[in-house]
Amino acid sequence: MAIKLYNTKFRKRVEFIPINESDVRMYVCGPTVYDRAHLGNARPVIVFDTLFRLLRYIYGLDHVTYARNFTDVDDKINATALARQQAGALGTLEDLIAERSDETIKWYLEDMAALGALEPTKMPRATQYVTQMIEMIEDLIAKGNAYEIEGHALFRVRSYPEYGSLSGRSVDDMIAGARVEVVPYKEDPMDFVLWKPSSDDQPGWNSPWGHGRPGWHIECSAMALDLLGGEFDIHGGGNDLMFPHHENEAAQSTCAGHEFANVWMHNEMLQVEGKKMSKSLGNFFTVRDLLKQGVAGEVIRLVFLMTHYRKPMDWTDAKRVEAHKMLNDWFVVLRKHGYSPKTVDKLKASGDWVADIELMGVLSNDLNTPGALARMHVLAKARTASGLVPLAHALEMLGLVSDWNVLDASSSQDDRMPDWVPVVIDRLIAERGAARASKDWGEADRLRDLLNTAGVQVTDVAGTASWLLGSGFNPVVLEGLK
RNA sequence: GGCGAGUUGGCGGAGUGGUUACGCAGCGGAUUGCAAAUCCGUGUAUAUCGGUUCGAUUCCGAUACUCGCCUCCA
Repeated sequence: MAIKLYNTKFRKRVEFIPINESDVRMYVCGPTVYDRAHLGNARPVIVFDTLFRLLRYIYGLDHVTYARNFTDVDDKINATALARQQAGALGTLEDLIAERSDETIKWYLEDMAALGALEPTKMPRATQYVTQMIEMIEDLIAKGNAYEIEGHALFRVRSYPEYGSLSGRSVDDMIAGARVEVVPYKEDPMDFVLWKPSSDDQPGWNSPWGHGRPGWHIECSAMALDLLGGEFDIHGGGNDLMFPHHENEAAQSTCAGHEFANVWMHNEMLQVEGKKMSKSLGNFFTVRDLLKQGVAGEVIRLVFLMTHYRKPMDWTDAKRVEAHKMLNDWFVVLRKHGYSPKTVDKLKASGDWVADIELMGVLSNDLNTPGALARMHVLAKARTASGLVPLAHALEMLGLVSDWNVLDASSSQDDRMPDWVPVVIDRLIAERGAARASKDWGEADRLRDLLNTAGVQVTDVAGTASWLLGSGFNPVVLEGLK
């Protein structure tokens, strides 16, 4: 099956041809680990996780290498560590910095796992690759593409004529835009930092240019080279990274003599209720915040998949509700046709666990996840258990099911339901059943209205009543009936 | 100021040079003690103005509006 991907380099969709089909290689810029991941951080993770899953489906589970870094050289990490030290925390500053990075990485992996993201095959930390970064900088200096001055190593932008081609900018225009900071020691205002000196309260490494630390951009170039080689298939990240980060990566790596990435992919940004998420607007929240509110990770993921990755995505409460209903409806259909964790295992063992060709085709067209979801609605109309296999397969393939035990939980909104609630509800249902049996419709409806007011949805099928918690569940209404 | 992306029905959201997917909501029907749930059916859209074309929502240009990046904020 052929995949088409939009390559930022060419500004169009092109057929994806791997360098080596038995080892497809992808690099994605990971987080700076100074705090909990906010919702915007989740977008590239989900987008490229979906691509990772698609690539693994097509080329084989063991034939895709996905590297995503952790940037653990950063002023904010240092600031946190320093604050902790001043507050009396034990250990050296280096220890405290490492501690902060470790805990943030752990949070990140937990939160992303909750969103159904597989762990990348490689997760390098910048601090483990300083040697390689220094080597690369030395190489660039030797080749005349970089220079040392006042403890800094700077990339000589004018030495690379292609500079700006990835992000579609010209050096002259940018300078004309007058937003370039002029620093006296730079040969040219566009030149960017490869290495900079560290003060005593900052972490540092010894280098030919003195005690210091690497610039941000060189990290990714060095790690990608070490883990994926000089030429690899896909480089991904948010489109905010296109300039300067990716432009600089490409410049460094190309000048160092490497082909670097064949396909550049950029996801669009996230907004919240139509506005950019920012602390000043007060609409800033983390993935963990949502999970704590009881929004399932799979629901969050589905909201992301509802919008194509190259379009701005709006997180809204309405979409959260819609995604929840969508996912729940699919599980209801599967349960109705006898699906359980056991039947899924059986299907997989028997070789009947197959994908829908049309859906895979849609998904392969530049990761058209909304199109794939539309196809799933059609697949969900199947009237037989075997006919629903492609739907179940798609749910798992898109990371919307991490554990098929979801099929066992019938009315599963357990977290927000105190123990006494089902007891009260069952009693009211029983009373209503008695009223119905004696054709006391007034009383029966009064009880149902009461349950509805509490957000409990009552459903009569073939004479017996069942119930589900609706989105507006409010236990307070039932409190007095305990 | 420079560069880029976008504008599809009430809402969300795809594809496509030739009757506009799909979901939600709405409406009609079946079913129901009445509802709900379910099932069946159904109306409504390609920002504006030009151009190319037999034909444009799709290609090109302009206008308006929105958003992003240029400021280590993903």
